[in-house]
Amino acid sequence: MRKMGHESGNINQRRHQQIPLAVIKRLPIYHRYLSDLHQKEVARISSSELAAKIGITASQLRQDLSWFGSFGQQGYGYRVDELLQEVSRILGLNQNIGMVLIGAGRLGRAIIHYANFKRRGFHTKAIFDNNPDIVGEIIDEIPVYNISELENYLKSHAIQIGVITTPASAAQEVADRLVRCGIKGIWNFAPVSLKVPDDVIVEHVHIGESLMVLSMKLQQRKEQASDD
Amino acid sequence: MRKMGHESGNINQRRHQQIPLAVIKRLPIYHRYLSDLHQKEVARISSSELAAKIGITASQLRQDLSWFGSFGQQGYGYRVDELLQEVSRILGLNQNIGMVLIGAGRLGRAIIHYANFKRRGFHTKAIFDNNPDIVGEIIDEIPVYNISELENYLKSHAIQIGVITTPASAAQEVADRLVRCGIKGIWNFAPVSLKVPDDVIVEHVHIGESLMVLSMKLQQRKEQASDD
DNA sequence: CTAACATTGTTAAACTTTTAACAAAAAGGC
DNA sequence: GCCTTTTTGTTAAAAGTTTAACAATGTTAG
Repeated sequence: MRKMGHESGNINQRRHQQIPLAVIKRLPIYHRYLSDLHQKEVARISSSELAAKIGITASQLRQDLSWFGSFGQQGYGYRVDELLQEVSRILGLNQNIGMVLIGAGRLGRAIIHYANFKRRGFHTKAIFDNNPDIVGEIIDEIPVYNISELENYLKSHAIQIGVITTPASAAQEVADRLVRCGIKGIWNFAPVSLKVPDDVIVEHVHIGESLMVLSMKLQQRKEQASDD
Repeated sequence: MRKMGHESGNINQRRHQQIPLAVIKRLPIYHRYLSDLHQKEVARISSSELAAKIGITASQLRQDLSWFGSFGQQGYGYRVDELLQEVSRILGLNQNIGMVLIGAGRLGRAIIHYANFKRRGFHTKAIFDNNPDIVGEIIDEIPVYNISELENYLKSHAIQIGVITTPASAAQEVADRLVRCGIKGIWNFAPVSLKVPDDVIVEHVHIGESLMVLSMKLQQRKEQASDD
């Protein structure tokens, strides 16, 4: 059933090259559309159909997937459930990843609720804050501890990701403390560029930046319109 | 004082070409660092110093700026206040842009507070929601109206940007209604790809996608580590 | 079972973005 | 004032990304 390459053993020949960042960023989008299709009980889809839905070229979709293997069948297309599973695996979903969140303000609370992290295997195990009024609270079944407990907590619990939703002024110090405790992944919502060692990965969610980009694009349109 | 090109009238020769998206996305970062420097009362900076702070090459910084004009001086560098002002202008900041926000849940409330939108000229004028319990509330001096009032409100107020912080299921309908009222800019936090006409600009803040990218990068590191 | 069709994975070309190199020119020291 | 140093804006080369083209191959209908 599975394809056998006519040249021997070329499955995943590119595995050891670095996957382009551009490709990585598209995978979550593929995941979203495949989840949708799966939920609608669509069994199969061709690269051109899926690409059209997403708004990219079929060529790009096939090229992207080819970085990870051969998941389709000539003359048939892709099985939605199979491809969804592969993409999930590539993304590292459903692996029970432990997270802690630092900064229980409005943004922190919103993030805890947002989307279906839990369903995808991301579990927030503890929240930390420096405001004594909210320490001791339980938010969505997750306890809020004093920030001074951070190091102690991380020593005794398996946590892979730290989420920073503090004000900008506190973010770097929190990042430093997370790094010192061995955390290798930081999901940062504070509007500062964190300095961390090379072996730590920071994903920065650019909220303010994004509004500025929108503002600039609007501005450009206005200028173009008045030029013609 | 200002540079005169030795070839006649080549100031902003590229003005009518499309600015690359990659360049646009870096401008808010330049803005942030320049604001920092300005606040610290640094008067001048060279492209290499600034680039080093940001973590890019000096070449890229100069190339990016050259899309918009010549703001530096050979042998001296850039005046921080001047460059900050230019970048702000390019980004369309400080122009008193009116926004409405739809969806007064936790995320919506967090966004209203986040960062210094107001200081940069972005003013949220009204909030809309379909939950009668919160209609009538005042959040941060901004009134919450029933979503049914949306069209009426937009008819009588100058609004440039609509912010969508509704659940995914409601986002497309809200977007359609905003578009029908003539809104040209949408800042979308719901995890759906909105379909809008070509003359409307959507900026999507990819919260969930970003966590998946982090997860995937961590996964990759793990695989690399176990390979060696 | 065969032939026409559909669709993949891949190779190559086109395009975009980043980095390097350098002439031109202003700054700063002597 | 002149010479050395600094640093820009720009041109050219390198690297990365997207799109197009197509041989290989499984699917489907008759």
